[in-house]
Amino acid sequence: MVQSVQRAVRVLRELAAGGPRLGVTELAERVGVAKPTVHALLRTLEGEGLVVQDAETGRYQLGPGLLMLGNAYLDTQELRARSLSWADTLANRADEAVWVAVLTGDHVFVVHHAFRPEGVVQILEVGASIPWSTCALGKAIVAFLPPEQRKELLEGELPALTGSSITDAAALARQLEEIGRTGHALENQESALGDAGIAAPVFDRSGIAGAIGVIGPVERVLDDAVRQDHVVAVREVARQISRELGAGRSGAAGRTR
Amino acid sequence: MVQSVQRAVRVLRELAAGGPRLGVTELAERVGVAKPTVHALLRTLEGEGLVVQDAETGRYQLGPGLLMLGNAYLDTQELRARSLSWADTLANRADEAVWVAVLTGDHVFVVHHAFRPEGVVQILEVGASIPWSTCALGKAIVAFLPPEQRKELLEGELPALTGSSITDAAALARQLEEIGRTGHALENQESALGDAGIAAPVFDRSGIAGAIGVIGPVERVLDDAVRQDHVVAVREVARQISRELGAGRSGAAGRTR
DNA sequence: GAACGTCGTTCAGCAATACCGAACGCAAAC
DNA sequence: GTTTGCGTTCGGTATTGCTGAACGACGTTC
Repeated sequence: MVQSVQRAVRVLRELAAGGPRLGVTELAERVGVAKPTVHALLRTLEGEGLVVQDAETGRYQLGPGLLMLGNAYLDTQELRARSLSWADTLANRADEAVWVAVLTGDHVFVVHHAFRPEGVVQILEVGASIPWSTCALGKAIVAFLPPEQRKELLEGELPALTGSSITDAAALARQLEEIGRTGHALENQESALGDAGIAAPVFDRSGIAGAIGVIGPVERVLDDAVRQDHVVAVREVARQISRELGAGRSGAAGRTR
Repeated sequence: MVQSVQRAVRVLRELAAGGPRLGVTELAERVGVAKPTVHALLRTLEGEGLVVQDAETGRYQLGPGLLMLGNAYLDTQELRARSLSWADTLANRADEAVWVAVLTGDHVFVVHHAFRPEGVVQILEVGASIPWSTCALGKAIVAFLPPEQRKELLEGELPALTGSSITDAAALARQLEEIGRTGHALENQESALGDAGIAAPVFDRSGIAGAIGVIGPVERVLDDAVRQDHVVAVREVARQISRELGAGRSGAAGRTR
C-alpha cells in the first residue's frame, strides 16, 4: 500500500539475497526503479541503521539494526518463550538437538534451537527457513491446520531438497492424515541428507501455534531401539508447552474441529 | 530522507520496544503521526511479512521476515564467517564461551556465540547489544579506533550497568592506552555481575573490524592460574582471524597509525 | 440488556512528498 | 589522457501518501 516502504523492503530483500555488497545501480535495476530513488531509500535505511555503506567501495550491505529487530521478533514469540526450558529438557532427555518452529507462508521457521548435550561443533539454526513439506516440524504443523489452509498448502509447490523429499501431494496427504491420528510426524532425510527428525504439534488458545521436535543423524534418531522413546518424549513436551500456552485440553486434533 | 520509510522503521522500533503486541492507536501516538497513516504503514509491513496482526485482538507484532533479514545480515558479516571455526577452537581450548562482536555506534554487537563445551544450559547471546565501555570486547575495539573516533566515544555517554562499570572517561582512556600496548582487554563484572571477559581486537584490510573474546564466571576466567593462558589464546586466535581477513602484518596497533 | 467508549478500519480531498531525468564529480580501466 | 562506470546531487512534476472525519464491531459498564 505504501509504495516507498514496499520498495525499501524490496531493497533490503535484494541486499539479503544478492551477494554481500551491492551498488546503487545494480539495486536500481533489480528492484526496477530509478537510481536516485534507490539512493534516497538507501540513505534513509542507512540513517536508521538497517543498512551500512562500505566506506571504501561505496557499496551497500545490510546493517546491524536488522539483527536487533530480528531478535526483538524472537522475544515477542510467545511459543519460543514458553519453549526455552522445555526444549532444553527435551534435548537432555533425548540426547539430540531440539528445534522449535512456526509456520510462515509455506515455509517453516526455526525460532529456537537447543543444542545436543556434549555435542561437537554445532551450527546454530535459528532463523532457518525450510519448506514445510520437507521436514517433520512442517508436517506436524500442517497436519493440524484448518482443512482449507491444509488443502491450499498441499496444492502449492512441493519442492525437493533431497531425493527423499516428498513431492507427491497425495502421498503427503496420506502422511498428514496419519500424523493427525498419531500426533507426531517423522522425517527421513527429506530436507538434508543424513538428517532425520521427529516432531509434534504445539497448540495455543486459538489453534496450532507451531511444532517442536528432535533433529539428528538418521542412524541415531530413527534407530528402532530409541525411536519410540523419542516419539513419546517429543509428544509429551509438546503437550506441556501447549498447556502453558492455554490450549484446550484436547492435546492433539481437538482444534482442527 | 524518505519520510514514510523513516516512519515505518519507527513503527517497527516501537513494536520491538513496547510490549509484545501494540494497537494502531497506541502506535500512532507513540510515533506521533495520525492513526490512518500508521495503519497504512502496518498493512504494508504486514504484506511484506515484517509485521503480523493477531487475528483475535487485531493488534500487531513483529513478523518473521525480520528474522530472515537479521540472519541475512549475519551472513554478510565477513568477520563472523571467518570467525566461526576459530571461535569453536578457542571455546574448546579455553573451555569457556566465546563471543565475536562488532561496534555499532556506541554499542557492541554480538555476531557469534560459541558455547562452552559441556556447559550447562546456556542462553544464546547473538544479537545482544552492550555499551562499549562496559565489556572487554568493546574496549578492545575502541582502543584501536582512529584517535578522533576514540575521543568521540570517550566523550559520549558512559553508562553503568553494574557497580563495577567504568564511568570515568579519564580512567577509561588509561585502560585503552594499556590495551593498545598489551593487545588485549579485560573486564571484571562491568556489564553483568559475576561475569568477566578477556578480548582481543580483530583487523581487516581497512582497520579494526571487531573483537573476539572469552566470557565466563569471574572465578574461572580471571583465575590467576589460567588467566595468562586465556590471554595468549585469545590474542593468537584474534591474530589468525585478522590474517584471514587480509589485515596487514602488524597484528596489533599497526592500523591506528 | 442497552448505551457507551474504544478500537481497527475505510473514505475522500488536499498538498506535501517522493519519484524521476539530467547533470555532476570521482575513480578505475584501458 | 581519455573513457566508462560508479555514487551522488538537483529541481520540477504529479503521483503519492497524509490527515480529519466517519463507519462498524467489539468489549465494558451501569
